Amino acid sequence: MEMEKLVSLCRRRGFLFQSSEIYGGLNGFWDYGPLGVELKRNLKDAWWRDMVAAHDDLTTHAGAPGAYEMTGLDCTIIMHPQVWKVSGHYDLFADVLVECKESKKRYRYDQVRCRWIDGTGMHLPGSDQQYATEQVKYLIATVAENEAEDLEKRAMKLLKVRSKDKDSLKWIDGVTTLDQIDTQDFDKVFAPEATKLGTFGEPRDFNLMFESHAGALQSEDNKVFLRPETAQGIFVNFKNVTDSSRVKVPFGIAQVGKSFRNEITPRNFTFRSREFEQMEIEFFCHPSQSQDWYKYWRDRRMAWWQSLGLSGKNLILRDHHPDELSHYSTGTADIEYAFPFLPEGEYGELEGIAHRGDFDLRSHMEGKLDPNSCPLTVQLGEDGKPVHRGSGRDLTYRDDITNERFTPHVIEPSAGADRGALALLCEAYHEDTAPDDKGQDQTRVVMRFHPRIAPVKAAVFPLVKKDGMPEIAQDLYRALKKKFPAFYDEKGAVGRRYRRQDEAGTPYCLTVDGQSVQDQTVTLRDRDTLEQVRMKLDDVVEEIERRVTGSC
RNA sequence: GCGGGUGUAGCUCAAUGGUAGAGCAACAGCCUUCCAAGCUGAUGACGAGGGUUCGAUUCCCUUCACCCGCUCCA
Repeated sequence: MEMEKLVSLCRRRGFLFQSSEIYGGLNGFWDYGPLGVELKRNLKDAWWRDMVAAHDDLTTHAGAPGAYEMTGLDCTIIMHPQVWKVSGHYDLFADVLVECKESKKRYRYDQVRCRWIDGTGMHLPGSDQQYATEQVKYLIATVAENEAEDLEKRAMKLLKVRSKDKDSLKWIDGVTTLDQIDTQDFDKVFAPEATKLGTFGEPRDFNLMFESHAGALQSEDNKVFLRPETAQGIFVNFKNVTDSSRVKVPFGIAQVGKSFRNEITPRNFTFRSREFEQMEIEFFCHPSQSQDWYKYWRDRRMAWWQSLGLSGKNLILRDHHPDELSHYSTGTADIEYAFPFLPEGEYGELEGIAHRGDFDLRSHMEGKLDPNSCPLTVQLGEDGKPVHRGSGRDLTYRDDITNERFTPHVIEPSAGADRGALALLCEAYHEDTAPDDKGQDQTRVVMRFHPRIAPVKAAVFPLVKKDGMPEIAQDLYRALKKKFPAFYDEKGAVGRRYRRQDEAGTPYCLTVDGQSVQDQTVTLRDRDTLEQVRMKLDDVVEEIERRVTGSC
């Protein structure tokens, strides 16, 4: 399937529009149209219903280590700035990058390694004949793994030194990082993939967090951030939830909401948007049981996506390799979908299920933890104080029965609602060809949504617009519309009306014909098989309701 | 953010330095008894801003968006 066709259909039928389109659009922002909003709502509702509302905390769910409670939360998009400093987002998102004007490569400012070298008496860079008569020095830069070797190689290239004379290289001081160098000296830098000196531009901030100000006057003091994930709101409310709701470990807190990341290059339709919606669970459990819960959530979440129709080989569960994991995590798996815009054999993330240990609760107690420390310790600045102070609140949990006090471990199934909706759209798109009544092959586009997430559940047509058929059809339409989204259409050929519903992904069409007027029956047409069955008018609402309700 | 490409109606595609055409869709009627394109009618577009010009959709500049490749993706 070509992505272009899906994008075009989404626009044509009102699933997705570009944000602010009449003003030329805004890169990385998308609006859901009349059909799209129903699709996304159905996805989020199914998630909330299956994970929270319809969850049964008295019996043990199939595959679970035990019974558990689930509860919800809806917290603000803007939180205390300290939340993001302690969580590590503030430091990680505020990358400073330098760009090489020659090679067009961009590097992390603090990750470019470099070393001064004395060029006095050597070849002048860019010249075969001339030698440096005055005192000169250059800064050789590298990002290579084999740092010492690469520095030497680059220095020899710059100064035209043969390998047999490499001992004549006169290094000054040791290896340092580019951010320690005065930008005044950037004209002496030999960038990693450049052929001449001084190709680095000024270092620039690439801040991936959206900023705003709480209060009408803008200053550094009241700077706030739009959340880049919903999870932190759950962690900082952990104590509120346990204090107010009588939930007992193990339990989970679920939240659906918008998050924001100022992506450098939003691309691939809605896949990487700057404003997007997440469906996240933070599941709190005893450290000794966390492995079992991790496996449970990993498998359950995979089964859930499959239950919505992503059941083919387009959906995979990929365990991260041990070397991909943070050392405090004992497991992370991605549920990935083979989006059509990705190269053959590649998959894009729909949901990540991460074992996060006690990293987050501890961070919000003690302060920002150094992710590279083992065991984890608070990251300290040069003054010996925490880089970012925690809340100081006690976020440990006391088991009422055993009296044990511990910091719960966290399993985090974090799903993308927009990516989910996009995957459902991709999966649903089908084309088939059938000859029309003139024998000409016609292409039919049909969106084969699982009935549970289909934007419109049923359409009602009088076969022709006379002989009492519209009246019966309209009554049926009103009855259906009370329960779920439905369409009524009485115009034109009935075949065209069917096709129109196929493109919207409506699973069932009900047609009132001459016989309906006689015996109060209608035909029910299935979108995928095109088969029709006749049924009693009085049974229709219940039958459709039965077919479009599901759970996992 | 860089390089390359693209931008005319909802869609597909024309033409033009001087009133922008068509097919399909959508809409209103008519006709129609089960899988779209029978008939009639009305509606609808040069991405945005600026410049050159008597006159710009066309030439030039800027900008925005989309596609491809880099880069980025905690």
